[in-house]
Amino acid sequence: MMGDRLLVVILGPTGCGKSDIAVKLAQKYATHIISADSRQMYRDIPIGTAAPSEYDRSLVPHHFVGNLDLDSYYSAAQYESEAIELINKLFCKNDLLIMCGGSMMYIDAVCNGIDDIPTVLPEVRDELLARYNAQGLEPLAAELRLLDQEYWKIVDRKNPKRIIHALEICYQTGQTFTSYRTKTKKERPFKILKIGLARPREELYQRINNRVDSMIKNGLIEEARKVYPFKNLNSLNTVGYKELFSYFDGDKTPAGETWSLDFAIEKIKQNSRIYSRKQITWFKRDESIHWFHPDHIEQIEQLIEEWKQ
RNA sequence: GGUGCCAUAGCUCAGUUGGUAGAGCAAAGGACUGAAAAUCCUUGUGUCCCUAGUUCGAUUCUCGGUGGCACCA
Repeated sequence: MMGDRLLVVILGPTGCGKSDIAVKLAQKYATHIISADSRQMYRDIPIGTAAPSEYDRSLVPHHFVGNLDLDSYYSAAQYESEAIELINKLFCKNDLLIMCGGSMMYIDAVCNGIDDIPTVLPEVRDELLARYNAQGLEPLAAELRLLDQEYWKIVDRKNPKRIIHALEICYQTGQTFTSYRTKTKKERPFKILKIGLARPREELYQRINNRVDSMIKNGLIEEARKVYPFKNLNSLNTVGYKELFSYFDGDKTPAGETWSLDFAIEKIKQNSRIYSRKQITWFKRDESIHWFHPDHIEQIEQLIEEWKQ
């Protein structure tokens, strides 16, 4: 019985048309969509995150969309456990579920699992961040080198987030970060079919640019103004908002000019394009992904039918 | 019309006391295990505007041309 259950994962770079395909497939199979998008989860920023519309949500039940407050702490590990729990529950009534999103690590957490590493206590993180702000990365890196030699060999030594997190775990648990990194792949009690959506670069960029323009028309600036007071929250360290915050703040460009609205909009487009490239880079190395152009939905449906057997 | 300044990477510019050149931004490639739309790393050959001259050698100096900017008529 278990082997009959199928999770179809629709993934790809931002703006490639994942949502449309996911809704069509979910309608066809009368099933649910489990969003795998780390920013659409926040309820106050639907426009800039291109969250599914009310209409789409009336057609198909969506999960993990608009379910968090901006100040909620969240992580890929949390997503793993919540998503797996939900998936198992939904599989009681449906043989096929659709997962749709572009958050690489979230998808990976569900498909392969991530290691059981303790959640960092806020006071530990605050302390290390304070030290980082005061002293810079060097002393922290030197400490990590002593505390976890194995990880030091492979860590991205100039990346503050990596160094700091490893140190957090060392301090909080008294054990090395390495000891938690087993990198074992978890087996799931269902089949997983990954569908990647790809478009030629020019086409993708054109869609991204157009989508940013329509976000602006649909009220992105007002949305950003509303959440501006909370601009330092991690949830708002997000393409579409950080650029508008720079505009609101009157920041200076590298050329020494004040950020104009047009400049901010261009930056949103540019950063969205860069983000899409990072997604493509990540997905490239996953050989289990079956790639299609979004226009060829009949090929996708055919593959799903084969996998349903 | 005259005079002066400028012309170098996709863009803004630096530089070469004459030995064919380098920054920032853009762009591309990559990494990625509890902040991931985050964070970090790597990558710079281009008729140095065109023609002629001086020179062993010119992107650099000189004459002329073209284009731009400024000032004077």
